[in-house]
Amino acid sequence: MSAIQEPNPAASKRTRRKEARPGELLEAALALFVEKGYAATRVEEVAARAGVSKGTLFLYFPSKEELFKAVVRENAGRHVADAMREVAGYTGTSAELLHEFIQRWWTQYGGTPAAGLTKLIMSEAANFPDLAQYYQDEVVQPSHELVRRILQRGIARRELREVDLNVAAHLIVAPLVQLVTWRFSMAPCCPTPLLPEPQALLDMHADMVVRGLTI
Amino acid sequence: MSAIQEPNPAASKRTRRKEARPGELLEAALALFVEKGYAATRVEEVAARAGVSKGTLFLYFPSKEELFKAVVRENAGRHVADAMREVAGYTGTSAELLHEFIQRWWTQYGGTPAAGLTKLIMSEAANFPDLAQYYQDEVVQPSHELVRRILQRGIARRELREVDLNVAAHLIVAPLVQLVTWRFSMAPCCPTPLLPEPQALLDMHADMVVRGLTI
Amino acid sequence: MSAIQEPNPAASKRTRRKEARPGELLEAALALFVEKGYAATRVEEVAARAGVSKGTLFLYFPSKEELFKAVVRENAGRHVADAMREVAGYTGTSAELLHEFIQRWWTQYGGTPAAGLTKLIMSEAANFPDLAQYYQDEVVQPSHELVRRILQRGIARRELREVDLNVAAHLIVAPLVQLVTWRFSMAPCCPTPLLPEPQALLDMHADMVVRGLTI
Amino acid sequence: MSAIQEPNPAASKRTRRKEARPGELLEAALALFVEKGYAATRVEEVAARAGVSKGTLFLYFPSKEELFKAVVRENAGRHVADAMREVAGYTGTSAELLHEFIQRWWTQYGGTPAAGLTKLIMSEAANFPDLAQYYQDEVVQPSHELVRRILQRGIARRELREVDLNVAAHLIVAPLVQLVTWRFSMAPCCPTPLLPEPQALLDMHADMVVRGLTI
DNA sequence: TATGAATGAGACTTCATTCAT
DNA sequence: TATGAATGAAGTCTCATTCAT
Repeated sequence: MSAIQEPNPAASKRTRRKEARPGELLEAALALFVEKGYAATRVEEVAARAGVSKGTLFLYFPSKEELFKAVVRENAGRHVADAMREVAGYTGTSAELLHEFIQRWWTQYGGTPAAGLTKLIMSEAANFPDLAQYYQDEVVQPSHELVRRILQRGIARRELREVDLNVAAHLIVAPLVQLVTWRFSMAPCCPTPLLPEPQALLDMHADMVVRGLTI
Repeated sequence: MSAIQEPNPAASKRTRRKEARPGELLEAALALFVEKGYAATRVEEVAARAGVSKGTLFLYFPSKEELFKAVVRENAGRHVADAMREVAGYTGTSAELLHEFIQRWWTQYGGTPAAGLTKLIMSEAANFPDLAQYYQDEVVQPSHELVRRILQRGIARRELREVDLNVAAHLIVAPLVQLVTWRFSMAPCCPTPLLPEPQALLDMHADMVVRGLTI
Repeated sequence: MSAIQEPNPAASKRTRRKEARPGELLEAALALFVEKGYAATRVEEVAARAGVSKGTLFLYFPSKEELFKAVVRENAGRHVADAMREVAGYTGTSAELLHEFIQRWWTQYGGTPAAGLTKLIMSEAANFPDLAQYYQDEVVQPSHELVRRILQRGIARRELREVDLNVAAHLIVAPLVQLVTWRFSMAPCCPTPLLPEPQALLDMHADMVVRGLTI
Repeated sequence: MSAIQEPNPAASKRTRRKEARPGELLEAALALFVEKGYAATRVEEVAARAGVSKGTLFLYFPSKEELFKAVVRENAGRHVADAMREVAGYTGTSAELLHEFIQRWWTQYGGTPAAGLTKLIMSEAANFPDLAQYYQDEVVQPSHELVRRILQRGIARRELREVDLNVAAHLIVAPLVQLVTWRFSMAPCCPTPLLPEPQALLDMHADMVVRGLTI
């Protein structure tokens, strides 16, 4: 930010490195935990991928488990709150809003590395129930709540028919979750023939949802 | 011996056990691998859950990895072939067929313990790429092919509009996969408020799909 | 021997088998212990080679260790006593006697499967010190004593020069022991080019010994 | 740094250890493998004897088997090549040369801890045939070749009678091998009465060989 | 702060031994 | 007497964690 006049130019690289360390480690850890699972990921690999030694990792995180928890906390949804505000002030049609929501979900989460978190939580929920709960509270419930509000708004505006908000929310979210789960599990290891482009899938999903709920 | 009516009248408890053991171990292993993942599951736990000692497991499976592979092979889809045949001879409307398909999927796979396999493969794909490929070939592709045929039949009968078969198939399957993934990951560890009943979800899903594709 | 009129012909085969069992097991055990060593030999292999099941072995020998001890005791020298008597009554020259001794050693021990015992004891002495002691007392010392007597007889008859009996005995025995050690260690696994025939080696050894001691 | 005279002045205890570790482990492993055999030696014992923990051993050798192979390779004959050169330039009589050879064999190999390798290979040949072959190629054959050259030189100089070089070489080597085999098998566990001093045995052996081959 | 050698608890696997049949 | 399924102690090897430098 106001780093224009650096007070101590000599120390800058070192200092910046030092401050960046946890982030680099978290990034490396996310990628590896997602790819191989918690147990099969060795801390030494994480350290190596972040460009430091094994010992250094333990200067920033007291244990492998704490590293894992930090990975989850660090990547668990900040976006929902933003989206929630936008819905409140949205003026377009529900069809547009649903398309918009699905598109934004992809550009801001589903298409980013952070989306690996979804697969990670699915895989490790039983081994880290408190984290699963945390993810549920911080990500899943808010997301569903967001979708429910979109639907409720549509119903109130007589654009959408009356449906069980909760069930519908699950059905709207499911293909999105499924898309990232696939992206981080099967896709990297066995090239699927006929795998649709994400964009095509998202577009048709939005279209189907609108058709299924309209009137 | 009067073994005519009872093939194994003298079959000792031991002998009968011997025949039942692999199945019991596979069942126990499926449950634990699904719950905790491959790495976090100790063979001793599997053995204990099957009611035998550590050593006994190794009489039937030469290693933990082979046990895992056997679990996958044993549970990978037999149902798809049956369903394929039924579609070929189906006489009802496409709407009915889609409802039927979704319902059957749940009673024959999604609602059974074998469905844990889906979550297991998602979690371990990167660590066992050959198994992931096997699952892809034996389960995923046939399932998608089945759905594509249902859709094609509907289009040919002018009941369904023309859509990209492949994309639509993915969208139809996604909530089903998502349902079992959830059932074996989050559901057992953190009771979700507002979690819909599977039946309600499946019904609405079938309804939405039909609405989304009709005309 | 006096088995001519068999009292119970029906039971004969079974009975004979039963009585032969320990011998068959000991034979199998000797071969395997010699080949692979005590620790690397599995009791199941011994049983299989003797044509019985693992459990049966334990009907005859209470443990693997007792089986091993029985193998050693069973094969440890009966021949030395015979030879000792013959030396006492021998009337030929010392040169003839030495040739005779070396030749008989080969036909009665060195060339037989029992010679594997020598290699076995060498290999396992430290793990079974009491057996090593037993072998020392029952085989090694009597053998050396036998050779010393042969030498002493030759010196008394002025056929051989006066030498340290003990040292000479060791030098006479060493190539014999070495011959069987080789036969049961290197020979079976890596075909030695230029390996002399045992007979050629024994002949030259006897010749060298006689030349080295005569006058 | 004033590192000119002392290359590693600040070489920490740890660093110096790091360099010494493999050697210490190999030394410990040689002793234990020789004493107890490969299978009966536990890696933890090796580590303990080298003053480190179990895990440390695996930092330097990837498995017990690789440790064993390293032990063999590390101790397999460097001396033969030296001796070969000396024979080529030797100017004394064959009697002197044979005495010299036997004496040197003892001071440079037979009397050192490395001689345990001979017993080790004898014991484990069948379980590690490739190592046995290696030993045969690197140690046995060169040694025999060396002795054959000594004999051939003697025959050419008309000091020794014409004999089968190969058989004679085996007879010359046999008591040496036997001496070290005994030293590492029976000797440590059951004190042999009348066991000759190595020096006495070697002297008489050289004397006997010279007498047996002269003219 | 960073390193990497060292540790040791814990996992997989083997195999001598038991025992119901 | 004979079998072979079952057991569990013991061994090899891995890897999170510590700590001297």
